[in-house]
Amino acid sequence: MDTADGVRIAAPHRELLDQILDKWSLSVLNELCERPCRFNELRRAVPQVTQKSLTATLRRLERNGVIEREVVSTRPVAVRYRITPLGKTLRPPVDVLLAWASRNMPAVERAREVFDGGEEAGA
Amino acid sequence: MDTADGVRIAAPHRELLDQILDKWSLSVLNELCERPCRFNELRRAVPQVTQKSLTATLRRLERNGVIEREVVSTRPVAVRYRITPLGKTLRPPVDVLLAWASRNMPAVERAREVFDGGEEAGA
DNA sequence: CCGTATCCAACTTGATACTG
DNA sequence: CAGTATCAAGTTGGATACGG
Repeated sequence: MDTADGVRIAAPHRELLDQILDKWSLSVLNELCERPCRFNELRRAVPQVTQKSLTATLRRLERNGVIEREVVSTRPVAVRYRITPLGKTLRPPVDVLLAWASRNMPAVERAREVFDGGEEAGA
Repeated sequence: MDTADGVRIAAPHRELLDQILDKWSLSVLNELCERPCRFNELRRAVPQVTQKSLTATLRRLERNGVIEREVVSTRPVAVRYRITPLGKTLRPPVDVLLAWASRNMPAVERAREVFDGGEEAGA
């Protein structure tokens, strides 16, 4: 009774969080919360992501039901991605987490310096 | 102003979350929130983790200041890991996230079935 | 424009063995 | 008990080229 789902971290929950909080998902979700986007708009919005990784990220998010993919059969094809209602419910938890990271980053960085400093003394 | 830290997901924040929410960290943190643990106690508590991965996880968490490592120089050596005050502050955000996962897992699973079903139709 | 396919390098992971 | 070292194997990620 220490976490929301009981004593253990259920594996499916961890897997889900992995798929939704992975390297590019937060940025993509963040963009799509603002407005629906085309594929290349997302590429521009997240310049470091490659085509391949962006495609993989979008598929994963779509599969988990947090974004939607709409194909507009023009010439050439247009594809519009948008956040789903389920995806929107993700925002408060994520914001809480980012707020934690933001607030505690200085403490974490101090801890890292201490740790790294202590290591080099031992070497 | 859409997330706690502004328009973009700052890379250092993502990196930090990666280190703290990774494959084994949640389970380890969960155990250490209950009580301080020895190395092998943790192994038993998280049976799937290998020695190597557990060591890596513990070092990473220690470096980020969320757990502490205390060496009790007996024979043979004993090592006690415990959560730090900083580590404790991690629990509410994590619980919010796990609560989200718990609540929305059914919706996610439905979405996956739809997605996977739609794929096989196209093949 | 929106992808998929392929190749390849890099990082991660597990299994196993060994040390203080 | 609490690790470190080593090696094999699987997975990820980028670069590039091509297809609908």
